[in-house]
Amino acid sequence: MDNGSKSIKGIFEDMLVVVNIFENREVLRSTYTPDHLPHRDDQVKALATILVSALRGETPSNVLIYGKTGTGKTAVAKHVGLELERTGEIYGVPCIVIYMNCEVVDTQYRLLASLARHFDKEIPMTGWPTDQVYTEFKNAIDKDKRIAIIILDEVDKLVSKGDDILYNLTRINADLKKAKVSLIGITNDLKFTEFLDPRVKSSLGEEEIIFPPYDANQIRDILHQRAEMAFKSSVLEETVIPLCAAYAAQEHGDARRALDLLRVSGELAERAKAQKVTESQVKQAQEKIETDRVVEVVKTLPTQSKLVLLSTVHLSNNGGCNITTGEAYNIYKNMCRLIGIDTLTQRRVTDLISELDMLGILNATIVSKGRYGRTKEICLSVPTDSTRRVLFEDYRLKPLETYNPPGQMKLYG
DNA sequence: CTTCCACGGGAACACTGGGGTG
DNA sequence: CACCCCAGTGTTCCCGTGGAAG
Repeated sequence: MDNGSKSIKGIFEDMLVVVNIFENREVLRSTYTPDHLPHRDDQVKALATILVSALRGETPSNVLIYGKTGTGKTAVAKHVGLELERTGEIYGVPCIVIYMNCEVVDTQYRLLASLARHFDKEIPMTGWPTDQVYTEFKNAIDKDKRIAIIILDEVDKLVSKGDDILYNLTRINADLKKAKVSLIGITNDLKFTEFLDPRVKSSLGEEEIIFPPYDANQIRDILHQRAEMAFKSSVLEETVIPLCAAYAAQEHGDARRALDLLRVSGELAERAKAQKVTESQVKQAQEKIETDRVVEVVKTLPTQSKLVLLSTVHLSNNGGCNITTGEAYNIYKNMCRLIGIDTLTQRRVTDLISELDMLGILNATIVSKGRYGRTKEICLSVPTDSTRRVLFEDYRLKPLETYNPPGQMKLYG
């Protein structure tokens, strides 16, 4: 065997000889809904108790489901919905469950349009007046005698743009002759009803179900259940699952996070051609998930936001944590001029900064500097050089790679 | 008590991508 | 075809406001 051919062959051999540690990795994705949801029996039963009246031909109460991310709200709702449809078929009571994610369909028009399309109505993406879409949907659903359950996931995302849509939906039964509609709202914002029209609030919140966060033990059970299906037997070191569970329990008991962690750990092990998944891979995975998230977020930012971020990166190179909006705005303005992009107003830029804050890339706190006014003190919460690298992948920002902000001489002790 | 700067709510506007009508 | 209507999004304009240094 001569060296040359070995190395060529070696490349592909290496890739083919993957120690396949996954049996079925789809099981670890958040889109997968298992048949049995551990530690959620109470919630399943509660929801089923409310919805069972549909099978008796009555309209179930509207339900509001509360719980932090990754506590199984969506999974439970979908699971119970599926069971309801199935049982309804057996008993000859037509029930339909419609799932809507309000983060995707986040306006009145789009929500009504997608609901109507569920009944094979052709609604253009835009153009019609909203009440026409509403009428279309109403007629479609009222064609037959049936009970429709509409699941509104992330319903808080809808409310921020006016709650008339919820008002209309809660009152739709008054307009219907044959069909009946009831709503299931899912939210992770415990206070979101505060800003709701009181009529909507009382109607939507006829019943409430709370999903408490999982504790570390419960997450461990969930991981065990899924790991059994996902991995080949005994490829996980003993400590892997407890560690994943512990990490996720710190993050307010987010089961989705735990599953991601387990999956990424497995993928890392696979890539390293290891026979087993070890504790250190879990730690790597923890970091990888976080950096991947940041890179993804920064990459997909609109150009203006990228520029704002870049100006704070410039400033934090030689200032640290005390960047004010004014400073950042000046540099932003300069850079816009340099690359020929129109500058936004300061008002708008403060909004962009707040958005970056929400995304966890920045940390902006409002401080009052007495005589010297009021401002945001901005602090980057991601590493500067890797952020720069990601930002300069954008061809529009490329010319700024050599840009040096003026006024670098203010170094406070 | 004054003063200062930017915060942040709200109205208004421009623009986009679509529809219906004469 | 021209023209106006509609929802939605991003932006600008206007302005009242907070709160500690001076």
